[in-house]
Amino acid sequence: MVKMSDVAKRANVSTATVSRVLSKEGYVSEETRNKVLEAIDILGYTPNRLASNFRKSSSHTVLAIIPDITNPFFSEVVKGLEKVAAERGYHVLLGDTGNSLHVERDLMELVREQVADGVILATARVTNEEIEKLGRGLPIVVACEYFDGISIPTVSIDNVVAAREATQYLIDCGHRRIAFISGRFNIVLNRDRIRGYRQALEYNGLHVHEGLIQEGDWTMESGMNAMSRILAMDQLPTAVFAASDEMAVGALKSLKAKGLRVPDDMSVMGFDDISLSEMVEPELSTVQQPKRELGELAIRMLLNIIEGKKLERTQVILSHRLVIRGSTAPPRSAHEGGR
Amino acid sequence: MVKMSDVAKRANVSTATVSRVLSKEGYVSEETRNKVLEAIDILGYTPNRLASNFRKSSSHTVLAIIPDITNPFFSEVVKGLEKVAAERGYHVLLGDTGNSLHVERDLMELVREQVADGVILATARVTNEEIEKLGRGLPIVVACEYFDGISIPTVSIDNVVAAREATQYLIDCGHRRIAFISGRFNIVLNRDRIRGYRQALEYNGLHVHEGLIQEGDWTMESGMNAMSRILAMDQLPTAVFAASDEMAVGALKSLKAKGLRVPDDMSVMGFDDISLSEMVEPELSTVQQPKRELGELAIRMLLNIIEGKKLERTQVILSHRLVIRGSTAPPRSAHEGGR
DNA sequence: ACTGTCCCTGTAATCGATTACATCTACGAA
DNA sequence: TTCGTAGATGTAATCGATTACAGGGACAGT
Repeated sequence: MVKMSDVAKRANVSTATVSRVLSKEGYVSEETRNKVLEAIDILGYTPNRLASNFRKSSSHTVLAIIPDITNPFFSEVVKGLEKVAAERGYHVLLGDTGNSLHVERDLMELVREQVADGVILATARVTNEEIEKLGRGLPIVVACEYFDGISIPTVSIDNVVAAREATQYLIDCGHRRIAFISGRFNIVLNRDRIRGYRQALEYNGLHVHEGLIQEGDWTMESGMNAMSRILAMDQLPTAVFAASDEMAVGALKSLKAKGLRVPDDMSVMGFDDISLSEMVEPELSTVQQPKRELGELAIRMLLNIIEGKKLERTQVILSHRLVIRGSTAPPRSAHEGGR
Repeated sequence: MVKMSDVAKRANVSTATVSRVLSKEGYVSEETRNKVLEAIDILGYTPNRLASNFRKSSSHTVLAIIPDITNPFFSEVVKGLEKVAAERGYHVLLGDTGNSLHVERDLMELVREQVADGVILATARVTNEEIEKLGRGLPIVVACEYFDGISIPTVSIDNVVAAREATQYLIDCGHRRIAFISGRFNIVLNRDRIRGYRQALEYNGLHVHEGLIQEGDWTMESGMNAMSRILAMDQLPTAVFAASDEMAVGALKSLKAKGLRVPDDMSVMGFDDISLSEMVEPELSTVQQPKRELGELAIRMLLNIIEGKKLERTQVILSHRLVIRGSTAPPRSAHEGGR
């Protein structure tokens, strides 16, 4: 491999000068610069970034820790990360934890080992306190989730309010018995959505039936299964609210399989607004999250921290939006003149 | 930051010994080992991987160059990559080119700069020759695509045969006029699928109507638009074959919007067998690709190259499988007694 | 003529871990 | 007793780029 000293020799200058040419810092005469550039060209020199990173002790790499890259929501967030990272000359190291707390912890080590300059943590499994401990000194931004009163920067929507509004919308439609297809109970953002769901019911004086809250794992299949369990109950709800669009699509599938019509027999509400939600029949009513922006903002904040800039705000809440499409409607009883 | 020399001092040994303890190579007495481990523990030492990587001139990182991470097919492939990489102690640097040839070229530079030890190139935009030139000396594996007679290792299915079989299946159902919703024409794997489609038609003495081949860009929306263009034609086909499930789902959407029924009025065949294809109504007939395995095998080969092991085979073709579900059926004319 | 400042360039230390090589001990075989 | 070897540890060079520091020339201001 050609190294800087080879270039220096060929151009009859010192490595310091070559370095100055490459970094465009410090003074170099036009003539010398040309000599150096010519030598680089002739020798086909490429700087060894490993050496450079080591010396500058910065890898220009950030680590994205996500539970599952095949989840379209996270894909979009990662896309946002990647875009801004590339713009600012950083690379993204992908860490797919497969929802494992253990893997999540292991990955965090990489920052201490200087493999990455900072971390984007999407939906943490580690506890609040653990993040704070790890975050002391390490550049870290939590994306998609909000931790109350944490000192670590976060970027997310307000999942409690969003879920509350979605549930309220169903109630306003006339639904009284509303099921909830949840993601894993141990995920904060999911718990927030459950909380919003509960709040809306309670606010309207409706009883929260624990049996109507069924756990899934964000996949379509789990949504399908959760819906099947709900449909096996004695008293059916007239609406289901799923904590993700994928699970809502699974629910749709299960309903069709049982011969129930959406929204006539059952309203279905999703969450995230992934592109799929407009493709299913009927189109899915859902809560829109600004996925790319979530990723873009999270990494902007992270890079600012890494580069020592001050953050204006450390807890950013982006706005969500209820998107009403064809999968929700008043319950049939309402049509038929119910109460 | 605590460094190795601090540990060495504290344990009253040399850095060489500490290094030997950490790397588990060379001789170290039990007693010394314990002293060192204790010192590491007390000081909270974490090795600086940047320094280590530099010295060993290996980053233990591979670069995955993919056109679009939000495409569920690639997400699955990347998931496979990530899994095996993690198992073998490597990291995956994500390079989402957004389908840009320019970005693709830039990313390749990273290997020359030693940021990554090797590259997985999923659906290359750069030419055959360019890859071969880059590949000389650089560990590189092309995933998902087959290049005839190239010296670079590839892992893929046989897209020509797969598309031919899928088309043949539609012909066997009785379809005579079959449209094709294509991905971008400049993508090799897509061209292979078009070729298979053509071969099947020609083999059966059917005319290839160029107007029935419509270009999309793999997204559901583009599939929807392509289908709309096809539906605007004078003489409608009785079946459509889409080069990806996502585009097929878009086609489904467009057909429903126009009030056409699948498969009664139009059969729809997809490609990839992403999980979504079982969720839409009707379920999508498609060509199954072993997505995870594609990723897993590709990275295994790459890591073997990096670690200097010999490859048994350099051009691996994994098997595909036709999956027939509800979106394909004989054309109505056939039902009605047509020849 | 002297001083200060701006350009330009080079020398050499430095980042932290790895490793080739040297040294020393202990022990068994001859 | 001597020699060979395995075991244990240390010394110091090394990877390649960056950068603090020094030095020298040119030129303007006084």
